[in-house]
Amino acid sequence: MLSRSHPKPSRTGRPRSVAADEAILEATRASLVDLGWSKLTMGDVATRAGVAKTTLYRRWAGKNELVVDAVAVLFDELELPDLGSLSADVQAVVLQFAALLERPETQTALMAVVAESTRDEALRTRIRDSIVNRQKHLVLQGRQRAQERGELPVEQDEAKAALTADLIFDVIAGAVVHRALVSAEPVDEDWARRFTLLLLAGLGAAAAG
Amino acid sequence: MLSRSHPKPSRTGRPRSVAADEAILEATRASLVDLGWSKLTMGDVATRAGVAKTTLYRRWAGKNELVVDAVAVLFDELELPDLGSLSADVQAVVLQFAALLERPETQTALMAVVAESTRDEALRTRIRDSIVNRQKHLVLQGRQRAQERGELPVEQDEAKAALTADLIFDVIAGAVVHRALVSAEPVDEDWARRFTLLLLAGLGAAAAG
DNA sequence: CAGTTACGCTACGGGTCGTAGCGTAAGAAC
DNA sequence: GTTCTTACGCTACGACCCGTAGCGTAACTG
Repeated sequence: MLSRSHPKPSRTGRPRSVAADEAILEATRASLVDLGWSKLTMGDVATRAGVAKTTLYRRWAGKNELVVDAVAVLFDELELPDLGSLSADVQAVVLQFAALLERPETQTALMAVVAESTRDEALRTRIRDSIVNRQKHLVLQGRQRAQERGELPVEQDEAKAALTADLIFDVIAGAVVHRALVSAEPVDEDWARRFTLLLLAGLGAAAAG
Repeated sequence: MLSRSHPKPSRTGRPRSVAADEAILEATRASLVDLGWSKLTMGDVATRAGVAKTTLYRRWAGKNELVVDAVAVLFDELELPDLGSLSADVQAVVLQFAALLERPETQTALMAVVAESTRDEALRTRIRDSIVNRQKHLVLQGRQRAQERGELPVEQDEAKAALTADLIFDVIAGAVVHRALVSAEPVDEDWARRFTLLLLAGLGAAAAG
């Protein structure tokens, strides 16, 4: 699930403490809540986790990678409910995602690691694998369900369908993040309803055009 | 235009060097390009600008505020062209915004300062005033033009119209930023066209519903 | 048992932070 | 001009964090 730094399946020697692993990630989230991204230090995390600072560096290259892993697990909560209609499903996912973005550890970490990733290809890949693709999967899943329900047509052109899915994903995730973190206004049910209405109306019309 | 730290219009004493002001902001942008947000230091900026480090601290509280001001002026370039149709106008603005996000100094700085702003109310206000509201104005301006052209109805309910404008703004800005910085894929003409189609179709249908 | 790897701990050089102190520079008021 | 006031450059400083090296110990394998 989590990539970590190549644990290199060596059959000999003292094994890495999995308990320490979870303690470190938990401590990282706690430190994010208390101090925020910029004031979080490796030393503080180590102290909170009850491990030596060197142990952190044996597993993670630095703050960036550590925080990505610590936050990534929170995105496991995201699930696509089956509420019977595409509209209801989208709205529910939007609210789930918004709830995630309300948590202080997610707020302060998400934008920061993405900012770092603009100058670090490996970090970008890591974020994509452990966070972004997990969200994108929800979009693909939602489309499939909608197609099974007959709410969306089964597209012929595979390439075009993938482009549309990418577009939808950027619109949903982008809009929610921007609303929550840039505009800093609540993503409540009313907003989610209006957004979903806009999106699905556009999706239907765009598919026809 | 730029707020800066209260220049307190004192009529006496040596005036602050406006040349130094511009040199510092220019040096900040250069440092962002060369080093990126995380490795940018106040000392480096001071050296590049040819001023003492203390001079920076006399005008800006820290790195956050400095970078916001340095990047804010880049957003002055954004203009709403009058291309004759709402669709063409939206598409053009999207491409302009995308071009801004391709610049390395904007990429690395924008997400970082927003991340910081989640824990700093004053910084959030500064960003809103110098960057976000400047973008939002384009949305309001575009709506007005479209209404004058008869492409959009003049809404009665003022409050509802404001909510819709906010929604549109978050969708446009959010989608472009997400595409450019999270998905890290190009915002080219094709993408802008498909996005605009989706948005305007949704806008029309949502207004009807 | 020996071999191998992880751990905790300490200590270190190097870098950045933000500030204090001082002498000097540049305008304003008289 | 002289005096007043504020900005500037420069130096130096304690505080903090970084990332690593070195060492003795712990845990697990064969």
